Amino acid sequence: MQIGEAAAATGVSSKMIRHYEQIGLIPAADRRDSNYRDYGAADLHRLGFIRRARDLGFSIDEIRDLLKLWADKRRSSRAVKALTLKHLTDLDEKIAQLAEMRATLAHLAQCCDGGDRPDCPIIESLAGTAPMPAHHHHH
Amino acid sequence: MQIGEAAAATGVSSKMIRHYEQIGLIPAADRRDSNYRDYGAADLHRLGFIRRARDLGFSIDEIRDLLKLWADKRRSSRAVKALTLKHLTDLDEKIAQLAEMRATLAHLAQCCDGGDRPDCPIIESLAGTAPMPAHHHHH
DNA sequence: TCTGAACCTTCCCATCATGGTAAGGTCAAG
DNA sequence: CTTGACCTTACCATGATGGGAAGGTTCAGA
Repeated sequence: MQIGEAAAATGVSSKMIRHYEQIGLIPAADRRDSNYRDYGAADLHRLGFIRRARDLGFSIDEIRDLLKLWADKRRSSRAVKALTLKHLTDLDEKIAQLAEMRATLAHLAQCCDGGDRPDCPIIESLAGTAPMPAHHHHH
Repeated sequence: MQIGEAAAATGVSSKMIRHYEQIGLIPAADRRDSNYRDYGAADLHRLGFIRRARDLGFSIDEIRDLLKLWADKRRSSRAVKALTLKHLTDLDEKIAQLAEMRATLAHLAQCCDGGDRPDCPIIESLAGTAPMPAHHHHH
């Protein structure tokens, strides 16, 4: 199966499949006489794994670890869970940051009448001429 | 005031101040005889504006627009509010995506006993040998 | 006056995951 | 034998930020 088919079958673009090979996330694919890459069932399985992990927001490095664990039949589920929980807290941090921005913005937008005149608490807040709603020092 | 002081005063790094100048977000700074950049009160004010906008997650292009609106005394608060509400919906989308990942991961982690044995619903789910919790096609 | 530290300058490179494009090789159908 | 759809490598771009090199400036202390 050539790369385009593998891409269509797994939802990982040809570009990214080549990239993953180049950074060593997946082994170098077999080649045909034409020099075209050739993919089999095991390759598709691995690419599907990677796509699902990406969909859950795991980084390439985390996926590298997950692939090792997947291949290791003597792994402990503890190790997998630890990696997952770490990622979970990363997600929670990001969500909290975004939620804080969102809350501040929503408050400012609510205080802005949105009419023709220039007076605008949003601009004033950015300009520092009005106090910003408290933001608890994130990061 | 030279660039390091301006950086310390506004919370925008020297690196970023030069970068903002290079991409035209701020006008080219005055130079002293030494060729060092020289910043005044108006520059600090603008940099503070930019930093606060970045803290709220606005992109450089959005900040470009916000700076134009800030400078325009004939602006309508409607325009500012529209830009803000657009950014707000962007934030909501990102938050929803992350929250969905988070929910899926939390569910998987909860189903994983985290013991010594290799059986792990997280790995199985990534491998596609167990069904993934439904994910409503985002993006 | 010399020297060293602490600034500043420009220029290039790296991140992270992904996409675009260009120049050229391969293959199957018409 | 041409056409079009695929493949190959190689390079460049994103967005916001930082790191570092190589060299100029300024100021304080010996």
